Amino acid sequence: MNKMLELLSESLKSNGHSLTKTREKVFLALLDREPQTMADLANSVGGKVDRASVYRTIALFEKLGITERLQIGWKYKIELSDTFAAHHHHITCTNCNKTQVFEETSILEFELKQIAQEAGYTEVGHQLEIRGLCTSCQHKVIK
Amino acid sequence: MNKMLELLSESLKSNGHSLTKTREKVFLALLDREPQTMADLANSVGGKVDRASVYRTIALFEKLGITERLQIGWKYKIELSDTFAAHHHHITCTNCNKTQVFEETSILEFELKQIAQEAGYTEVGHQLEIRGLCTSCQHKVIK
DNA sequence: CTACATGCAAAGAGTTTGCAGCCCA
DNA sequence: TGGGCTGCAAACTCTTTGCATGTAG
Repeated sequence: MNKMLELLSESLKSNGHSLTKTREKVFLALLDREPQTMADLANSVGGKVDRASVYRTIALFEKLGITERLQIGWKYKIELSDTFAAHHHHITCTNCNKTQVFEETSILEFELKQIAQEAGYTEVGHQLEIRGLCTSCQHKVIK
Repeated sequence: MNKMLELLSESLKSNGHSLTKTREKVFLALLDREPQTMADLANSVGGKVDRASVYRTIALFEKLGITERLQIGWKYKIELSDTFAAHHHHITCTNCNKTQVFEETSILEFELKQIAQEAGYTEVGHQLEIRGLCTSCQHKVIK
């Protein structure tokens, strides 16, 4: 836990930024949580932090690779990047919207690197979302 | 070309909607084009169509599976779905934002089905975006 | 003809910016 | 102490909605 904050501090400082109270609060609001929308995040940050600061903080975090923006269904959400959580992706039920996490296989990982390379790119990361019907919705009539 | 419009008409009518001039214009503005933001789209639609109508049209198209919304870099963009274009994904340069298309390999396709199945889901579709540095940006200093 | 679609205008979200005062290194 | 941060408020952009009118089938 403290280790996470150290990692954060390091990441900030090595890029010429400081670890402020606001940034710490935003970071903690993301730690061990499901991906959140900006609105969620603004709420879950303990001790009022202005929305504008949340936006500014997330913009910075993204630039430094501390957080990632991902598409779940319709709107985007924010979550900590792989440095602070195991690398994973999401599978979402198109009917009930339930989201579940899955780890990436090494085959998949290899394939993606391969594709990037063939296109002449150096892979930095990727975002993957699988959409499908979950176990319980497979037996339901889709509205 | 006319074939595409027929497909569109069919898709609309089989769901109780009609093929209007506005819908045709929006559709044509998407055909054989790169993914576009809503703003792009509102502009590229020939003959003024109200932004509100563009939004309503896209909402309908998405519900019918005619278009897809995808995340490219920071903002989402719209493109025609696989019915109207070959199945593909995008690789985006994190520095200059250049986007390039790549076809999916069968290994990748298989892997994704596999993962969904293991999670107990019936795969419906997926969205994948690779981020990396393109050839020319690999030799530049990142701002 | 009639129900659905569209344009217009206005309301609501979501996001960004300028600036004065505050806080971290 | 000084430059970077933050809160506040206002400006903007993006998206949705209500309503009167137009139009496809």
